[in-house]
Amino acid sequence: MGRAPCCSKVGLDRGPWTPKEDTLLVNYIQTHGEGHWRSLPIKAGLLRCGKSCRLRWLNYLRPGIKRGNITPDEDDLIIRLHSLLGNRWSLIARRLPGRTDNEIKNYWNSHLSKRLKISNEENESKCMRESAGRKRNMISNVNNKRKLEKDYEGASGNGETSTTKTKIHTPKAIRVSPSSVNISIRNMVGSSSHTGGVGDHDTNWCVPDLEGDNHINGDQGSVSNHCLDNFVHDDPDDDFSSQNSLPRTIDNMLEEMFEEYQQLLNADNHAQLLDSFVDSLLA
DNA sequence: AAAGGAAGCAACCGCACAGAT
DNA sequence: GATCTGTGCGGTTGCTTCCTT
Repeated sequence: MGRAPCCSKVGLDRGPWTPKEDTLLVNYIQTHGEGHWRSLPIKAGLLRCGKSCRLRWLNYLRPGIKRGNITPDEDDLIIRLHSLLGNRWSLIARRLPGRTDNEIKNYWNSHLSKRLKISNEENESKCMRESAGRKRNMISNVNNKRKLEKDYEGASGNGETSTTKTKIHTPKAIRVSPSSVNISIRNMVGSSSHTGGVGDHDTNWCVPDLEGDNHINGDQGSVSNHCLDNFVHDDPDDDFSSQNSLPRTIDNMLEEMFEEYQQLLNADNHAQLLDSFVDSLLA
């Protein structure tokens, strides 16, 4: 037995919203506020499912929503965040003020996934051409034959291309309750030991390990807290109005994120650090 | 100009979780 | 502790628009 549907669909309107319906919904929410979506349609005089009202409000009618014209910076940020977080559209959307998870999801599915697919195919064909080129050199250069053969086998001997694939993290979807989201990474990053300021790369820090309660303590210190705070700014009131008041811009966020990401990648134990980094984002 | 296909996007659906009862 | 309700989320559908032939 599945759970009962959120509402009886009998007699309800479906499909695209009309301007009149939008007006009714906006007027009601402006007067009474958000919430109680199940009872909202009746009170607002709408023949809509509560979930439909919520979706319409969150994705289109809410103040501060930006529609269309995804900038190159946003585009780039979406790609990078997706490589870190996977299909966690709501998390990605929180890093893009004014954008909704639905819009980002649609944008990804209709634009970015195709573009990345083409890009990957081009990379693979490029690698194959490079491998073929090396092979030709091996044949023509008799003196270096052995050495080149060794190089070639080293580069592609196991059948894989030399393309470095970014690890995609696709953890289980978790819900962030209002009571739990207020934990900033600063709390997780060893507040007891951390006394340094912005950009302090020599501090000890600890993060929850993948198994749960245990902590990995270390002095790797590649993750500066100011950037992590940017990422894990998950206030329960992290709505667009508060987001819009944040001083950082997309440019700054992208720059800081990329910088930290590069630092992680350059570290000796980058795999462990990256996992911890992503886990901390998801916490 | 018309038809068919492709692409984009708004909306729906079902599941899962948190808090209330 | 069990059940119910409200909400959030990601996947999917289907309509509309654009493009190609």
